[in-house]
Amino acid sequence: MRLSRSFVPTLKEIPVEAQIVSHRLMLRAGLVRQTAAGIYAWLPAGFRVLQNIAAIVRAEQDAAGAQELLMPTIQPAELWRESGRYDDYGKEMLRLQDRHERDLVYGPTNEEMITDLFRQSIRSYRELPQIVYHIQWKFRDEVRPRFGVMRGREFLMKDAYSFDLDYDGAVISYRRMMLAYMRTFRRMGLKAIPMQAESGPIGGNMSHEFIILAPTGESEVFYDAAFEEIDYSASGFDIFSADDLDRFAGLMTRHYAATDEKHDPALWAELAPERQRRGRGIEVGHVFYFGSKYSAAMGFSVAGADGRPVAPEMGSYGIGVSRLVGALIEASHDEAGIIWPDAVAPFRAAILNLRQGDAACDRLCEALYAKLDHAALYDDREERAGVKFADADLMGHPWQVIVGPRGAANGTVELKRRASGERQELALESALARIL
RNA sequence: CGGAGCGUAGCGCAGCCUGGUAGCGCAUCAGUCUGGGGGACUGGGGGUCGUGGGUUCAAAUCCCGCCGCUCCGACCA
Repeated sequence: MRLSRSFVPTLKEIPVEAQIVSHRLMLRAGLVRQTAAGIYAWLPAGFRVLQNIAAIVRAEQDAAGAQELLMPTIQPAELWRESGRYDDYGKEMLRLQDRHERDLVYGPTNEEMITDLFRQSIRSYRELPQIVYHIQWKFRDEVRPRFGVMRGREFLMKDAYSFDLDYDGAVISYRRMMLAYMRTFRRMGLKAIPMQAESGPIGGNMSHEFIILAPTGESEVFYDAAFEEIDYSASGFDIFSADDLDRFAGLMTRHYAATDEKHDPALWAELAPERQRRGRGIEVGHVFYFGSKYSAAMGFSVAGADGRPVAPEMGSYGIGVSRLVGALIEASHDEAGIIWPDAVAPFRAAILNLRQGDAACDRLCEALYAKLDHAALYDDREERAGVKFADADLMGHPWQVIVGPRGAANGTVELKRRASGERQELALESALARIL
């Protein structure tokens, strides 16, 4: 993109309403604009980040054997009456009526709907297990939206649903999603720690929150240093091997990890002091096992091997895609602005033309832009060097290719790494080689 | 939902107390000079003062209603 012709409205001053860094930086870097309380429009650069995050989530869900589909945002109230949540959910659920005065809701989640879809078509135990997911906008009418996109009312979420014939199968699905989550967050450059959210009804650790560490996080977290050492990478575990998943789950649940709400000082004290880690964290994912709660309530059963009906065991698995944009910034920024991890950056590199109109500078920049294409944001504005530096740092592109009259004369550019600040004078081809 | 506060130009704010026909910085537009970390000068443009009503000769300013937004607390992908 050429910045001179792009809708990337950066701000020099901090909008008053934004209290936390990620929100301030998202507004200043021109990623989002607020439309109503807790409701945001995603501008081109912000939307690219959102898409990049969704792509990583999608890739890891697919790799775990989950199937992508797309359910609607608007749901008939009838489904929610069946499960009993129409009354339970309270004011957080946005309710509306169509022209025929039929009750509808804007979906805050999709357990009812997916259960309905499965009961329409799945009849036999032979068709299980299955995991499906979608990445869709949700609406929860929070009493008090805040922290920008981190606690918005409208948000983009990946939610997956697993269906298994029995408990043992459900455990495997649950662990498979946990491993997929660890890989997902790791690919984004985040350190995530699964923390027990509540004891499952059957006694296992069957509800976990995934917390990423960020100094400005909303809750205090306590964890074993072991989490800094575990390697969740692809090499270690086969996501389709029940044995590997068992080994993985052991690693995830063997060590102490808890948010302040679940913190147990007695257990904590048993951990050697040099292995105790405290920090602050943000919840970016949540996995639940809830058995046949919805399948039973909504009359979904399949024929078991003996021909008798069985209510499948279910789980649901969420990742806050739009929240992750804020969380990533909370975890990675400095005084000058955002520091995007390479995997999610809206642009891999910014090309800074320090002397727009200078023949040598223009020629070099155009050559770079032609090669980098959509991976680059070309700052071709008629602005002074300082403005371009400040905006590039603010927007946080992993690389900056600085093209000024000094080097342009003999064909070199300066390559700056945003994260480290390291700069290097290079020939155009070498700079390209390092970026791509 | 309880408590507090704010709404004046794109952004940040002053003016309100003590009514008299709207101002500052940044941004923006034109021009000149400048040119490697948010430049200087000159000259422009832009506001039904959130909204409806009331008081008054006169309302951004005083009074009432409504709407919106923010912050603190209880709640959460």
